[in-house]
Amino acid sequence: MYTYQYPRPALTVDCVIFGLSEDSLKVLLIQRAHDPYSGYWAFPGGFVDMDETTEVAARRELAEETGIQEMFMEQLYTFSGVDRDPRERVVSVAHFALVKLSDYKVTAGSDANRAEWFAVDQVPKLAFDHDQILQVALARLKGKVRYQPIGFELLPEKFTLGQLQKMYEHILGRELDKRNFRKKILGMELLLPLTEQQKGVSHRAAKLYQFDRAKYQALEASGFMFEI
Amino acid sequence: MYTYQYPRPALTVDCVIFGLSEDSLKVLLIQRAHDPYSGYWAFPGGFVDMDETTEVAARRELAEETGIQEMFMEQLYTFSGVDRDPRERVVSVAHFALVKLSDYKVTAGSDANRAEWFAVDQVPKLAFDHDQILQVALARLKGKVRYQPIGFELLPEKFTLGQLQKMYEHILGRELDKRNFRKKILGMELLLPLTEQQKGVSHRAAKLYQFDRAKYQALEASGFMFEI
DNA sequence: CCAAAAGTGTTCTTTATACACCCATGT
DNA sequence: ACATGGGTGTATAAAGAACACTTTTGG
Repeated sequence: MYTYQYPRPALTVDCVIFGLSEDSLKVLLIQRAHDPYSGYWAFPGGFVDMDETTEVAARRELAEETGIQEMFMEQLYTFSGVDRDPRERVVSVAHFALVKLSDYKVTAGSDANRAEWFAVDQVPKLAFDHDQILQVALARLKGKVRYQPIGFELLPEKFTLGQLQKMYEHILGRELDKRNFRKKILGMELLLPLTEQQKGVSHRAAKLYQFDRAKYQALEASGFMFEI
Repeated sequence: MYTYQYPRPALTVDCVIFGLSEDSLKVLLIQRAHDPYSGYWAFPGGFVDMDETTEVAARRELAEETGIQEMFMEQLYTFSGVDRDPRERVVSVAHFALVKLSDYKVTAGSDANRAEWFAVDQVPKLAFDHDQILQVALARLKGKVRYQPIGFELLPEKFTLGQLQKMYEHILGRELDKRNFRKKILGMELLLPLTEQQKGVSHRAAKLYQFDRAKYQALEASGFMFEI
């Protein structure tokens, strides 16, 4: 038991994890097995321990609940509505994360802790204030993806320009012109063209590319701004 | 006394308040009267009560410590470093605020609670991790001022184009071309020209303008993007 | 031979940048 | 009369937007 002179809110983290399938942008949800909101879906999360930052806590919870590790993650926003949890005062630091969906099978999941990927436009009513958290996360992703090369975190290491373009189209919610897109992205000279080609597709095989992180970091340090 | 099954970090807010003087961008600091960091300067802040959100807490603390009310404020970032406070675990939700400096005299301040405006490039070594908080706040301000019309929050209701341009120059840290600046800002048609003119200056009096908030909100709703 | 995505340039429009002089006012 | 900032337009360069056909591959 721990005693304090003044009352303290509980401190938790929640994680909005985005992944990209062939036909849509997805988020990972966990179905709650207990009240409150038993049966509702919610973002994975949990309490912050005394010896870890919120980001460390978010990564730990994510590894525990989904097995996902080493993904791109950043702090999203801190939700502190007084009644966001009906049991007691809980302040939650939400994080948002991007993963290469190809690396993680859809967790079949134990009965007590079912995890599932949902297309972002087919997410059901969520537990607590998680609907609001999702809105904030989507807005952040849309705003950020155009000015920082974080979209690559959603794709496999080697990808085609078609996949890259589709990723932006799914996130931004509008179509892009193929020739203009290629001109722009190749003009930045941040994609390493590989000799390798796409395999097993029933149409002309596309060239594979890799994002050149080292080059980006060098350019960024000298004032270069990524932009799509 | 309040007892919990597991230990909880204390939850606080800190406020980075920016103001604009004629010759520089300033932040409001408070000199600490007690250990730890006695004598050091720090951002105003304090504990979050159980019946208020962090933003409400930040506004309350700010009113208590400085008398400033009703300013633009938004959440900045949550700092959760395990050793950021040497006494115990404290997680702080930092906010950043913009005020019309003209509305607030530099608080002379009681001895126990001296408040003072510092030019952002002349801030001394601060208490706790507040140096880091300041860096994050400055980066946010620079990033945001170009794409959202928040800079007006730093100016009086009625301002000249010269003041407006100087504000951007101070925040962005570089000079702007006068004619191009005017072309762009007037082209957005978000400034209401007043019949009134500047007074008491020893040179040609400039026309005064007002930011048209209502028009901006209408335009924003239909997809318009502010940009300097 | 058909379907499906890959790959490729040019024109036009819009936006950004660079730049210099006269004007009004107070001291 | 001079110092100070206010106010104004044009030309050039760069970036963005619109647009259609040929190629390769598997079925």
